[in-house]
Amino acid sequence: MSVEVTGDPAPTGYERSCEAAGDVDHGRAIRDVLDRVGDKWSLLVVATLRDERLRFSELQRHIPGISQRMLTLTVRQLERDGLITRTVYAEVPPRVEYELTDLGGTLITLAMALADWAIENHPHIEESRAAYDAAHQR
Amino acid sequence: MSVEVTGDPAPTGYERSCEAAGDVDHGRAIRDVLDRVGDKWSLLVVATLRDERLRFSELQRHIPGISQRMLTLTVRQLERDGLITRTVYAEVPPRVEYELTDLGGTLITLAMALADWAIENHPHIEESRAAYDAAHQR
DNA sequence: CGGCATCCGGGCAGATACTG
DNA sequence: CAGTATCTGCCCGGATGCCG
Repeated sequence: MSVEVTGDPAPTGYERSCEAAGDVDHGRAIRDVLDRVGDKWSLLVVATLRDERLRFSELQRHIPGISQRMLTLTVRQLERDGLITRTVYAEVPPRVEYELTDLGGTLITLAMALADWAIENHPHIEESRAAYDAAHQR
Repeated sequence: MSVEVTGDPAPTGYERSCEAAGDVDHGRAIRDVLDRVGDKWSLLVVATLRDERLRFSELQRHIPGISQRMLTLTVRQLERDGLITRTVYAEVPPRVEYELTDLGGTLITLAMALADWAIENHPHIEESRAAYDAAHQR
């Protein structure tokens, strides 16, 4: 039952690594989602849209550090993945609003769990880092 | 109550964005954890160490796509964060074993929840992507 | 065996300028 | 207002070679 290397473009073996991570062949799903979740801005955008639909500029104002380009790319990705919807109003000046889909809503739960873990364990991590740095500094 | 920009190296505003994401000032914690979780290999290494302690080469064999360099950097990070332990045995040839800490164990739960979400919703995402691509192709 | 140092190539992300 | 286009710099990550 050796792992067959298919003719995929440029796997770098990462997909196969996901599969070997413990579960079955859901590696691609995990990798896909991880790539999105791991994205610097995606979760932030989703979180920002949690309880209000916002237009582009509002979104950008709610997420101080993001550039216009990155916001554009991020919302495109999220829209493509069905996590948010993009609604264009034929007005002048043009208005575009973004809203979380149901699927995006379910992701919030995960994000919150992650955030909770982060908040709860961050002191521990910081402490560990300090200890490590103290031990390894020269 | 303007946000104080401390003398940090290169914030790029990302930290402040996390803070604005909805919660309080736990932004740094969330960002830290997100950076680690979003890391391509970290979760994979943690998952691989879930129920067995492994030495370096074993770890590398369990994660096909990872390079020696990346594995080294990843385990260093994880060790620094207190998620895994690194034990060196003074033998010839040298032996180094990595094991999950309790903190790392709690992260597994999160990772599994994330994996479950990924597996459950991936078809939906793929479907959405296909529809999006079909609608936007030229 | 388990690293670390070095080099280097590709892709990501910021800044800027232009458009519907 | 809400993008797109282009250019550029920089960091990530692979490959290689050497050490304890």
